Amino acid sequence: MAQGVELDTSVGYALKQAAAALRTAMETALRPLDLNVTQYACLELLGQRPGLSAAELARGVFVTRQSMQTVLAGLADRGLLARPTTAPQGRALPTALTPDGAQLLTRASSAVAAVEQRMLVALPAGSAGRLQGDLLACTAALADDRPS
Amino acid sequence: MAQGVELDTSVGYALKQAAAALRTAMETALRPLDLNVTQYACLELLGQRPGLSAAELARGVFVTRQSMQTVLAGLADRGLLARPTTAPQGRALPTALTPDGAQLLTRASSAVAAVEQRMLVALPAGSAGRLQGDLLACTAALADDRPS
DNA sequence: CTTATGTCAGTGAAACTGATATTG
DNA sequence: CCAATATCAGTTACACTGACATAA
Repeated sequence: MAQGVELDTSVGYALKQAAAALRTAMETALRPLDLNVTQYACLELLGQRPGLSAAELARGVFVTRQSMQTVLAGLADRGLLARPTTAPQGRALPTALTPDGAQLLTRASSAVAAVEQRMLVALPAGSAGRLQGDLLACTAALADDRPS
Repeated sequence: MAQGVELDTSVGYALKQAAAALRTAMETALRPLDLNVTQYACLELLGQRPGLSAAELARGVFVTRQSMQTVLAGLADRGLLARPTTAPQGRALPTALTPDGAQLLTRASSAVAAVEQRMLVALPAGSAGRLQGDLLACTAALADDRPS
């Protein structure tokens, strides 16, 4: 058992395909707003949880904090978010959206929601929630016994 | 409607997370064999469909044929696959695994299958097939009306 | 003439690792 | 001293676009 991988029946292959298709669709939807997926994820996270530090954002978007620095610098240069120049405590700089950033996020979020809708209409009614649950279970299972 | 994206209930976000976790797990599993995911996908495809040309492989793995050239050159340098120097017909060079390549593929395929197993045990019995079907439906829905 | 393929070359985006300073 | 953060700097993995030759 656990012999080989049959492409036609592999859940992993289907998952990779779906994620690639979603990413492509999101990139297409976000390009007019001059945002890539990571930048959007960053804005979305900040919109829902204002005041996150760069390190916390990095963990939420699954990149290193060094990479997040670059992302944040780019967004800040465009006036989409603001960070204090001095840390209120420790070294963490709480980041928040500017009005411009919040407005762009609204548009981006709409565009992404439309993509997600397009993806979900293909499913039988009521499947979306179960699909999400299954995906989260898969994520947890893969993350769990990583070290062993 | 299609208002915003709620991270906690977003299928897209869950999909991205699962795909990222899968990719990381696969990279970890394949690293001891000195293979990345694209290289593995290439070997797997060749194992199941020997004689594919570089352009056909590229389409199967979703990269450009130029990128595939680089991948194939690397694998050929390691003696994992062989290509004729002259085309039997047209310009296409049918590629096939060497014995070494076939042996490495066996090990890689096992490692990847184990990752997939680890991912799937988290699901209720019988869910895997439905999950795969849902994912393929999502892929199709996203790919369909891209151009319009 | 058109299409598909292989191939050479340059480019680019996006992440990474390493090292250092600062703060609690 | 230690842990977490920010940040500067260099690097690397990887796939991309462009251009051209060749074969059916």
